[in-house]
Amino acid sequence: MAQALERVGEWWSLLILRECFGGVRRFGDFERRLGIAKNVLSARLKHLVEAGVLERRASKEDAREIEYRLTESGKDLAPVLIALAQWGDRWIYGGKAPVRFVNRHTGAPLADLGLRDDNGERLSLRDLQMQRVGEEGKE
Amino acid sequence: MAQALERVGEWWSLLILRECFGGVRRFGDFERRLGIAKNVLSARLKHLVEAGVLERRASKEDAREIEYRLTESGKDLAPVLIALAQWGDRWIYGGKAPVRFVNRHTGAPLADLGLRDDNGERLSLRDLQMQRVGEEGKE
DNA sequence: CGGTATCCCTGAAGATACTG
DNA sequence: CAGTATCTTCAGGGATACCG
Repeated sequence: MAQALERVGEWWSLLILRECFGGVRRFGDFERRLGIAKNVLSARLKHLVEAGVLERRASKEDAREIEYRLTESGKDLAPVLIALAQWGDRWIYGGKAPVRFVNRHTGAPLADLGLRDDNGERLSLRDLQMQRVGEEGKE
Repeated sequence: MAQALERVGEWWSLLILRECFGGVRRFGDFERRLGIAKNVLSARLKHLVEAGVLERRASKEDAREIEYRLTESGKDLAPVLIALAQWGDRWIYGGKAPVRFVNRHTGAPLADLGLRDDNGERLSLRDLQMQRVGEEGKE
């Protein structure tokens, strides 16, 4: 977990990723939407590319256009960002979420990301046992 | 989401919370387990208490002992931390996770936190529509 | 448009010494 | 044991100017 944070944990990095999930791909668009300084954006993008969550390449339509796209591991961060967003909705915005996620086909809202075991049953924290590998379990 | 990060996003804060989920409650235990400087630990704990995710109080067994415990909103961060841990397991450790979570009663491993809609169906990113409130949707 | 280069500022973090 | 106080270092960030 610490390693994961090392790679994507900085504040701007997460906001950049959020924009990526929103479909933003170009330098100037990140810049305008986030109101971030160019040098900072440049550094964060580099960092994210090195971390393997973004990919930098020329656009297929226009080779002069450069775009940043989520890699597979980047896309796989969706549950993290959404879990964070849902937490913020519950505990900061008191349920009045500034962003909503829905199933684009059915319109059904996204369910709260909760803990479940392999059988799909929801688990509470009390049911959960954490084991460091090579150690016996603790609560 | 940015607001959520503002409250709990710093590196040490997340590691402290991880220890809390592991059952650690006392200053000295955080200090030893994390190898963190006292002043830094002190500052981060204060921050977390102010953010409302930890609570500082005297122990019930021994009133001289001070303990830090997860509040309800703190406990509710579990899905965020676990989603992050699972991502790290997949993309950094290549499936060889240094930590495992299991159902303490049945031993069943924790399922991957994935996106589901209200019906419990798993959603892919493609199925997901993100809407800023007051805006029309984007991918 | 998509960056670099430069300068400055701030806050997080580390080391260490001290305290009730 | 659970901190506070002080000092230093460093990375992240902001502003601005410049470049191919």
